Amino acid sequence: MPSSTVEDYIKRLYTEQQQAPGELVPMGRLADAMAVVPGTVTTMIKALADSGLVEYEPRAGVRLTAGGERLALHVLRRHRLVELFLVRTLGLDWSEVHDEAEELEHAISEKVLDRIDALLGHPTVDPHGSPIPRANGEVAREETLTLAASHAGRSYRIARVADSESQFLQYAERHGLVPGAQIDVENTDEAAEAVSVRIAGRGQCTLGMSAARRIFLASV
Amino acid sequence: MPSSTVEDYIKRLYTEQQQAPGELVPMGRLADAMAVVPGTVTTMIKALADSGLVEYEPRAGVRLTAGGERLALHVLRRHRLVELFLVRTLGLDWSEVHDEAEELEHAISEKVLDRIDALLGHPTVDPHGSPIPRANGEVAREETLTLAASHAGRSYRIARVADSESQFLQYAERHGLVPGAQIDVENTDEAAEAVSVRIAGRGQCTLGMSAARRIFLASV
DNA sequence: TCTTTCTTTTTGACACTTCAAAATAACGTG
DNA sequence: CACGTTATTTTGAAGTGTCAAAAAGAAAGA
Repeated sequence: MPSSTVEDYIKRLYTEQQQAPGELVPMGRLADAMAVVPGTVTTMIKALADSGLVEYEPRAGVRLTAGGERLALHVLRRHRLVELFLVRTLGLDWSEVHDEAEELEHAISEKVLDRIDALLGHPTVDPHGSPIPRANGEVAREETLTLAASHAGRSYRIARVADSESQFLQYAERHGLVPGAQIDVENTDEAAEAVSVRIAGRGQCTLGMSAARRIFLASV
Repeated sequence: MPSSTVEDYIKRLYTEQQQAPGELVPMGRLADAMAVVPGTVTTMIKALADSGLVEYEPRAGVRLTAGGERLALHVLRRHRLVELFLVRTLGLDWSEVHDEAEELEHAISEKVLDRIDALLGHPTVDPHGSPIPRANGEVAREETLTLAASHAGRSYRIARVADSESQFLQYAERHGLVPGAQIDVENTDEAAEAVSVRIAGRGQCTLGMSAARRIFLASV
C-alpha cells in the first residue's frame, strides 16, 4: 500500500506533468509543489523509481510510469469526489474544500468512495470543473486554454478554475468566474499584464496575468 | 497537534479505563489493545506522560489526565459521528463502519464534523448505541450491565453492543440483538457458559458468555 | 525465603520522511 | 574555454513509531 506521502508525490507529479505533457518534470519544480527542499525530492523520487511508479533520469527530471499514472488517477478520483461531496452534501464552499479533501483522500476506502460516487449520481466534474477520473482510470482531457492566452473580442465558457488558494477562489466566486459562466474577453494588455473580461449576467472585471492563468476556457 | 497514533493510544486508554474505572491500565493490556509489543507501549506512554496526556506509574500502569480525557472524548466524538454518518447517509452496514471510522476520524476537520453533526440532527448515540460525546466534552454515562451478568427471568432493553468484530455484529443483527430491542433472559447457565434470550418480535437464541459480555443492557 | 513465572523496561535497530549544508554537475555568457 | 550561476545530489542528522531480544522487577507458589 502506498503511504499518503507517496500518493501526494505521485498526484503532484501528475498535475505538474499536465502543464507540459511529454516532458520530464524537473526536481526543483516538484520540490516547490510539495513544499520540501530539493534534496528530499531526490531521495523520494529514487524510492518511487525503485517501486516502479516513476522513471527517473538523474539531473534531468522524472515522469510517471503507466503504473504511476494509474495511481495518480486513483488519488485524483478520490480527491475530486470528496471535494464535490463536501460542497453538495455538506454545503461547504468551493473555496475551502481543497484542503479538507487533501486529508480525506488518504483515509477513505473504496467502498465509501463508491457510495459517495453513487450518492452524487456518478458525477463527471468536481466543483472547480476538473474532470473526475472513472474508477477504471479513464479521464476526460482537460482544457488547456487559459484566460491569459485568450483572444480579445472573443467569447468563451469557463471550463475550470485551478483549485489553489482559497482567497483566489473566493474572489472568483464573488465575480461570477465559475465553471459554466459565459465570458467575453474585452481586452488583453500584455504590457500591463492584465486581462479585462465581461461576465454574462454579472459585471466586468480585470485580472492580472497570473490570476488569468488559473482560469481555463472552452469555446462557447 | 497530536498525531493519529497518539490519538489512537489515548482513545484506547479511555475505553480500557472504562472497563475498570478508577484503576490504572496495565501496560500489557494496552499493548494487546493496540496490537503492538509491550516495549512499544512503554516508549509511547513515556512520551504521552511528557506531554501531559497521561499519568504514568512505572511497573504499575497508566491513566489519563484531565487533558488526556478531553482528547479521548474529542476523538471518540469524531469516531462515533463518522460511524453514524456512514450508516445513515451512505447506507453502510453497522458491522462495517468501525474500521472505516478508525481511519476517517483522524482526517476530518472540526468544520466538516460540525456539518455532519448538523446533517444528522445532533445525534446522541452511534449505530452501536454508544453515546456521542458533545463538542464541549460532555458524555452520557454508558450502561455497565452486560447480558452475561443479567438475571434469568427478567426483561431488559439492549442499550449498546460493543463495536468490535464485524462478524459478531452481523450475527447480532441477524438475530435482532440491536440497540433498542426488548429481550427476556430465559436462562443463564454458568456451567455451560451460555445465556438464552428471547428477543421481542424475533426468535430465541443462545449466546456464549464472551459474546454476552459484549451486549449491554438497560432496565425496561 | 527461594525459585519460577509473568510483566515491564531497556537497548539497539530499522523504515520512513524530512532538513541543512556541502559537493557536484550542467548551463550560459563573456 | 573558463567562470560564475543555478539546479541537483550527497551526506549526516533528526523525529516518529515500531520490533526483537535481553535485562530487571514483581508476584506467587513450594
